[in-house]
Amino acid sequence: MRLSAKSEYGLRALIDIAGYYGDGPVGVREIADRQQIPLKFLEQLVSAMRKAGILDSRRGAKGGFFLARPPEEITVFAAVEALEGSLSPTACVGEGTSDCAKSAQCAAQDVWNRAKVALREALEEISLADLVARQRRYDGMEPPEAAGRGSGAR
Amino acid sequence: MRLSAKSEYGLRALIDIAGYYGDGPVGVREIADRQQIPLKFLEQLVSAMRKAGILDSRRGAKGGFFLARPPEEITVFAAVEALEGSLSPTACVGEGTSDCAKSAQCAAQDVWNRAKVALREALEEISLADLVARQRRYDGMEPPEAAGRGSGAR
DNA sequence: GCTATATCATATTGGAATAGTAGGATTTTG
DNA sequence: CAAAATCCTACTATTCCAATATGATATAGC
Repeated sequence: MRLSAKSEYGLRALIDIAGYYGDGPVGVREIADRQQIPLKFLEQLVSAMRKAGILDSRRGAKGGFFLARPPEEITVFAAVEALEGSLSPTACVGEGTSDCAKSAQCAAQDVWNRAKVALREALEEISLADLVARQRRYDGMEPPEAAGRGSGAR
Repeated sequence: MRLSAKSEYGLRALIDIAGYYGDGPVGVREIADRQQIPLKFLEQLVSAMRKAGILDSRRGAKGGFFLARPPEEITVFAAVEALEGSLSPTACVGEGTSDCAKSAQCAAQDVWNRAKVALREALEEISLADLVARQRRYDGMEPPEAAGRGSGAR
């Protein structure tokens, strides 16, 4: 039962971007450096979140990514869904097709549905604003190292 | 975010076995036929559940598998954990090693921990006894087809 | 004891998904 | 125009999953 590295990287990147909310776009290269994420891989992740309406971008020099909405309105669930595609725990409980013939009469399937709902609710009640606040608290506890823009979440 | 087919098959098999609780061992071949699960694959699944203490077995002719404990005491969580190994949603939040250096100061990691707990709690509150009862209710609604031992969950 | 019927253990394989790379087209700043 | 950035698509290596194969070990019944 695992999320892919996309979620792990993608959420870190999103928290990073959210930390500069209101300050103009953040470049992918910056994020990749700070968060230790492969540059070209990260490009795909922010692109997916942009297409999902979570991020917006400005192209060209001095361009980059920024939140499309205030951080209070962006949930972790939205991000994970954008990155992973779907949160269905098994093939037999999805948005689309079910390959199981007796799906309406399968006790096991009820289990997967409940798991899916539980996960969704847990991820929906966490907003990006929560995470930025928490990350700042963590960072405040660190011995200050670099001067610049570094949030240094890693 | 998906569980593998192991959980899907494994839970169906477990519900099947639980349906004969008290009646002596159930053979893997029977289960495979009723539940439409590849025989040798199923062998691996019940073996994992046996090693986890959920099932017990009798070898040799007339052998098979049976619940090691009453169905009320077996949770779906225990089964899924036995089948999948771990329910950690990402590499950075596991029982064992974390590959992330600043794990104690990462807001993203808190998210994965909460997701893990939510999933665990949802799966822990469902017992095998619940599922057997529910499956019987489903089966009772079906047009009766075969006479034999068939529970026919599929 | 012998045989049929099981579980038990381990290795191997094909295919799909994941994680990451590569190259270049397009857009914007200065 | 040049540099810096996003954007887009294809490719590749690796890992993981699902399934299969083979045989060893144990038990029931005759």
